[in-house]
Amino acid sequence: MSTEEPAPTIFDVADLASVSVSTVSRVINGRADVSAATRSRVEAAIGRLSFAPQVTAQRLAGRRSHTVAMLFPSAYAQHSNHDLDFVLGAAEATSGRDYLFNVASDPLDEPRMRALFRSRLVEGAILMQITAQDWRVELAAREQLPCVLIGRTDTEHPLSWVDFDFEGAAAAMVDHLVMTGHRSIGFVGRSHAMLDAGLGPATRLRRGHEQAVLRHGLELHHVASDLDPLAAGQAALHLVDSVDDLSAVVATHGPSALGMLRALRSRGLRVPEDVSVLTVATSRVAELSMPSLSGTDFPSAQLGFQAASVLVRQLDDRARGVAPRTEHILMPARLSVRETSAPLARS
Amino acid sequence: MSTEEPAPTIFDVADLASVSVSTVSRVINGRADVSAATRSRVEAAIGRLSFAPQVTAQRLAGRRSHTVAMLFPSAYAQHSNHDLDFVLGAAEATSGRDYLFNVASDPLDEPRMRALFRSRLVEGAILMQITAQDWRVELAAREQLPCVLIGRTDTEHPLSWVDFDFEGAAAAMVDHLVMTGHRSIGFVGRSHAMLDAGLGPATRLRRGHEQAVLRHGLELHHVASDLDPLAAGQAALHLVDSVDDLSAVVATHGPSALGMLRALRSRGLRVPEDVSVLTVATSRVAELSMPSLSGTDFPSAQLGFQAASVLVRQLDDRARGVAPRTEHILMPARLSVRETSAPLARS
DNA sequence: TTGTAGGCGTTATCAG
DNA sequence: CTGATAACGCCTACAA
Repeated sequence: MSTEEPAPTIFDVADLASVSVSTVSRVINGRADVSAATRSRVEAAIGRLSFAPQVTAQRLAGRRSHTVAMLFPSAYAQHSNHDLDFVLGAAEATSGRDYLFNVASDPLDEPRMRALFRSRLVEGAILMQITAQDWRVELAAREQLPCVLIGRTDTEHPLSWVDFDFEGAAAAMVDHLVMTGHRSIGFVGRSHAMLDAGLGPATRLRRGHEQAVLRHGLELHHVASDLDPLAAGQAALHLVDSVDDLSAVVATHGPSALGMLRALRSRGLRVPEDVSVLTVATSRVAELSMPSLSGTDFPSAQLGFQAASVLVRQLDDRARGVAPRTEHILMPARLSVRETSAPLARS
Repeated sequence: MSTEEPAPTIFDVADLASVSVSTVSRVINGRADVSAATRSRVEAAIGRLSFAPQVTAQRLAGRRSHTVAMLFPSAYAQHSNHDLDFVLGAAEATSGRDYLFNVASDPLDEPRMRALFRSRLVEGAILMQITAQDWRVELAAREQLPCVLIGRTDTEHPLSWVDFDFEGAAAAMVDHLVMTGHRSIGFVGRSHAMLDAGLGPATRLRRGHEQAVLRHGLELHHVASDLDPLAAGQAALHLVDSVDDLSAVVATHGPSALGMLRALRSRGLRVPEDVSVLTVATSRVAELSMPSLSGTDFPSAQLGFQAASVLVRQLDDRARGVAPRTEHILMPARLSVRETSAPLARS
């Protein structure tokens, strides 16, 4: 209907500047072997036509798609409240680095994942929700698909990963509690389902907690719960009921901890006067809470940022012919004492 | 170094199946004019080679990039806590529809935005944080760039948008309060900066509140604050101090409301016994709060979902030659009574 | 129903 | 330093 003038091509620019397309191409790609005079002439032409090289063609000719994806487990969106920040962190890392960042929440299976790379839809991917045994990781390792994991497997592989030091986080919380006089500490770990699935956070938080408690010569009081706030609240109450003199509860997830606050309060227990609550949580959630949550901060945006950075670096390396080295980044746990914890006043 | 066998092309498939490439192409694209026999032969070949058509080449030949982008204002990530859901909602809508969804948080200016489309990096885009006068919208309208807005401008244009009924939301909260006996209601609106910038939510919430209050013949008590919880808390206290018999405060943003709860409580005021608090908030934030927040739910994921759906529909239409019609979707406000509001007990 | 040939817009190679 | 020209891998008239 409308005039729909076709977008100018590199030929139009070449014509206007009275040079060949190869010269234009050189200018576009900032090559050095162009005389200053022609370069500025070409640039002028580009400007006048407001020409922009068609990315699709560049990619085809360059045999690179310049696209990375975050493969987002579709079912994941619901129960986890912090993980959206992964996305923004990753987007920020790719932004400006000349990579297209796309998030795919489609369900994934082996053929689909393979096709993703074979079709060159993506050059590299960020994998999340890694389990101890993970077919995606095995596939990526076997077929040399450039992937970076947020999380780890139990298996050996050459893939890079970034992860949060969950053991350290759990230990830090116990240490802090012990240092402030607590001796009877409960732990609401992640559900059996998650443990069985081999989800790293689940197992490593549990292990970290366990080891810390034993190291301090304390008794282990631990119960599993899924991430639902209500369930977590029930779990906390269960601990309160079954453990003598319980003075602190450790949680592994912000919303769960909030559920506990609610449950404890409904039982007439004050936090932190009667019970301290520590948890892993994004600072965002921790600070929104009232009282604000003590514990270790989960740096989700940074994890996404780092993962994307590693991935991009890797792809750049590979493109330049240098062998990409695998990187392992373990983000350290930092304790933040806010309002839900207090030293135990020995009576 | 390694063997790096080149990925099979459509030619390899054609050879293996003893047909021509066009036939393979037809099969790939599900055309009807292929005999069942050849089709299955081709499919077998595709399977054996585990061939996947190279998207980049398809796009070049098809003159479509099949990519949509969410142009995410970079500075935006911080202050707003709910808007990440936009992304997932949009991703879900594009997923499975054969569009690549990419989120770009790079700073945007006119040449860059123009280049985005001219280079065919993206076929369509979702724009957020729309202001009353928005250069992006004008540019898109002028140059016929397929964009869908989350939000609205004051200006006329043919672009589609999806938005939340902020006026309705504000009115619903006032109505509810009035119906439950409240007569002296305070309103903590968005900051002057946001109002001056012409941000839709800021102005429309204010207007909706104002009209509702006047409609009920009440006095208007309103104060502006930016979205920082502390500032919002101060604003709420200011209202408490300056308005006689204030029994309810209306906020426009989850975290702000949480800041108010905190401030009110520090002043010894109980919520909702002494003061009711209503706010616009994502249900996620509202329910995490303790007490949970009454008010209207902000459906951010749905907004993203709808925006992406409209955009994709539009692009599909355009590709099929039918004139894309512009759509306007106004998501209605729904009131959720939770724990921060209570009927006013007349003493 | 199938095959042939030209084109999509760039980049890269290799002469000049 | 610059210019032809062949890829890149697929799609789509048009012909057979």
